[in-house]
Amino acid sequence: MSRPPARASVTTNSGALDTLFGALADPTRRLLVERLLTKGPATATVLAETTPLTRQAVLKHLQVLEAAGLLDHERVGREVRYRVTPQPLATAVGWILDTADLWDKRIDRLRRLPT
Amino acid sequence: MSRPPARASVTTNSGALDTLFGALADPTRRLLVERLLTKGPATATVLAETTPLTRQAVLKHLQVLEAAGLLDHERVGREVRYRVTPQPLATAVGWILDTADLWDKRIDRLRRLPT
DNA sequence: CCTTTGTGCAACTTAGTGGTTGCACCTCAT
DNA sequence: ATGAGGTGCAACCACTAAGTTGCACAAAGG
Repeated sequence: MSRPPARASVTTNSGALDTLFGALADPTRRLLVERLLTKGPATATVLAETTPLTRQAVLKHLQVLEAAGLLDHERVGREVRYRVTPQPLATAVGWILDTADLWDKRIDRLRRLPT
Repeated sequence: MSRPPARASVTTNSGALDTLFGALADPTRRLLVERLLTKGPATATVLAETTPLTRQAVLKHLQVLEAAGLLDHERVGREVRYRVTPQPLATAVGWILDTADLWDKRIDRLRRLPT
C-alpha cells in the first residue's frame, strides 16, 4: 500500500496567504517592493539595472508579486510600468493579528488557572 | 564570458525576514502554529495524527518553524514538546508596517503635488 | 529483561523556484 | 523602411523544499 506522496495542501482556506507570504519571503522581491514604493512605478528593465540580475529574473519576481496582488502593471507605449498595490499587506497583518490574538487568549486562559 | 548564475541574495539585511515569511508561507505550518496555540504544546507524533502527513514530515515543518523563531521545544521524558513563541510575528508586522508607511508617505507626497 | 512507544537520522523521489540564454515580436524615431 | 530599444515567451540548469521510507536508538513499564 504505502501511502502515496501527499503533496496537497492541508488547510483549505489557504491560497491567498500562501502566495502572499511566499512572495514576501524573498529579499529581492521585498527590495523591489520598497524600491517601487520609494522611487515610484518603473519598468522591469529599469529595475533590473539596479540589481545584479537579468531583466528576465526581475520580471519573474514582478510576476510573483503581481500574482500575490501586491503589484499591478500598466502598458504605456512600448513600456510596461509596474506599481505597488499594498492593500493585500492588510491580509497578512490580519492573519498575524488573529494569531497573536489566539496567543493572548491562551495567556489569558493560563492566567486564570488556579495555582 | 556569460555572467555565471547568481544565486546569492541581493539585499544584505534579509535573513530573518526570509525565514520568517518563508515559514508562514506554508498552510501546514500555519495550521500547526494555530493548532499549538489553541490546543497548547504538543509532540510531533501527536500533531501528526491530526494531519494526513507522516510524523517525519510534521517534524520537518516544526523544525522550519523553530528555525524562524516561532517555536521552541522542551524534552520531557521520552517526549519532545513543541510550543509557540510568537514574538517574531512582531518582526513581520514591523516590516509590513514600515512598508505601509512608505506607501503612506508616497500617497502623501502625491497629494501635495500641485495639480 | 524485554517489549513498547517515541524520537533521531539518513537516503531517496518529485516538484518547485530562481536564475540564465536565445530569439521573436512590437513600437518608436530617424 | 529600417534600425534600436523594450517586451514576451520557451527551453534549460542547479538547487531547494516537501514528502516518503527504513532503521537505529532511548526511555518506560510489565
